[in-house]
Formats: sequence, C-alpha cells, structure tokens
Amino acid sequence: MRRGLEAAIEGRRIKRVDVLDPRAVRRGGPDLARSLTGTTVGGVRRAGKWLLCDLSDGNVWVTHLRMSGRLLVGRDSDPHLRVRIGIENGADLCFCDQRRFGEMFVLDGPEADDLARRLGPDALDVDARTLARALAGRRGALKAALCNQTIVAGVGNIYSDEALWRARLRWDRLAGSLSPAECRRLAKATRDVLRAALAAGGTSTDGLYVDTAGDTGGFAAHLDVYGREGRPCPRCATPVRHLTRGATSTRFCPVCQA
DNA sequence: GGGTTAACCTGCGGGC
DNA sequence: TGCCCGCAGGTTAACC
Repeated sequence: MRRGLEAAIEGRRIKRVDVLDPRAVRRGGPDLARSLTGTTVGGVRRAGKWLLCDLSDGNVWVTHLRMSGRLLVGRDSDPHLRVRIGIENGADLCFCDQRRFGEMFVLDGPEADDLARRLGPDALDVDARTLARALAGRRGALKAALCNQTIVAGVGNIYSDEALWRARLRWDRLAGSLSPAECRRLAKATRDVLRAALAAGGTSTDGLYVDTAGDTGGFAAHLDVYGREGRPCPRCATPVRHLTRGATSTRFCPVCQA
C-alpha cells in the first residue's frame, strides 16, 4: 500500500479534498481538508500499520486503514468512498472503508514522531535479541504481545497465527517465558511470514484487502493455519483448532505448537 | 503499570 | 422469504 501510494502521490500537489464521511476524519475534524489542500506530498513512510505522508508545510498526513480501509487510485464510484483527494496531474486518491474503522488526520512533525515512537520495533526486520528484549518480563499471552503494537509493530491477527505456527509456539505461552532459541525461531518466523506475504501482495481473504490499484494479494493461498480450522496441519496433519477469546479468534495446531 | 475487555462498524452467512 | 444473531478485526479507553 505504501509503495502504491508513493507512486500515485509523491511529489504531487493536493488540489482538493472532499470529506464524504466525517467519521473517517474524526480525529482531525473538519480541518483535514484545509490542512491538506494546497500542500505537496513529500515522502510516503510507514510506521507499523500507520501510513505517514510528509507534507511540504512540515506537517504529516497520517492514515490507518484498520480492517477494511483501502486507498484506491481513481475509484470515485466505490460504494464505500469516505474521502476523495484530488491530486494535481493525477487521478483522485479514494479512501474507501466498508466498516468505517479506518481514519486519516494531520499531525505536526513532533506529534507524528511521538506516534511512531510509541510503536515497538518493526516486525518486518525484528531480530531475536530485539524481540527478546521486547518480550522480557511480559506476563500476558504470547499472541497478545505479538499483536501489541507497542511491543512489536506491524503484526495483526493473521500473521501472528502464522508466525506462531512457523515458530512452533503456542498462542497462550507466557510472553516473557521464551528461551533464546524460541525467540530466534519467532523472530525469524515473523520476518519470514511478513516478507512472504509482502512479496505476494498481502493476504486477501474476502476481496476487501486490495492494493491502490484494487488488486487482491495472493498470500491467502499460502496460509498454514489462518482460515484452515478443521483441516490438517501442514506439518503433522492434526486438525487445526480454532478458538475465540474476547474479540479475536486464534488458529493453531494443538500438537506441534508447544 | 501491565493485562484484559468492551466498543466502534458493516456486510455476510447460517439458523429458524 | 425475511428476520435475527454471530462473526470478522485494530486501536483505544476504561476497568481490574
């Protein structure tokens, strides 16, 4: 998404902003349009799951897609269009979001730095030592820690289940109880699964997860446990288990994840 | 201070 | 056929 956004808007001036759903800009209020209009987009960065666009006036345009948010180039007819951003000499950038959890707002430089600072090390290149430090002393469940953005940034429900399966670790292990070898396995599994998913264009389970061109990712075909409950574990053939705890569901192999 | 839970939201599928 | 309910999930505030 960051790469697609970079190609579509980097170096271009924002000439118009139409907020069709105020909830999409709830944090920034009605000022979003005023803050963006007339500025030029510099770099497009990522901090965990947050997209950060540096603006020519020193402010930072922040977007989080949450579950169903999408940034589509030239899709004004999308039924879930929430914000339309007119780009000079380019197609409109359309923020579409079926479930309305996503949001965009503008922060000044130091505020954006604060947002990024609150996040843990980036999961895409986390190493064993960094992960061990981040998990040390944690008494909660390993999966909850892995999904906690202040501990490790960038992992959500799908990739935490996949990384834990690859590392042969149970979701409910005490997060601070991992041995150095287990930390090495989990760090590598987390990096590997995210890189593989990225190479495949992400995981699209229901057509909601698409890139800026509207194309679905292909990683769903390579998932080992997520969405495979009841089917054989690819490693030991035990049926994959599914359980719901609170608002999140977990898939795991009850035999080869210890 | 760290961990847990509910709320936010819409569309879809299953059950009746 | 139509209605109701549960489920999907990232972040945050409130609570323990």
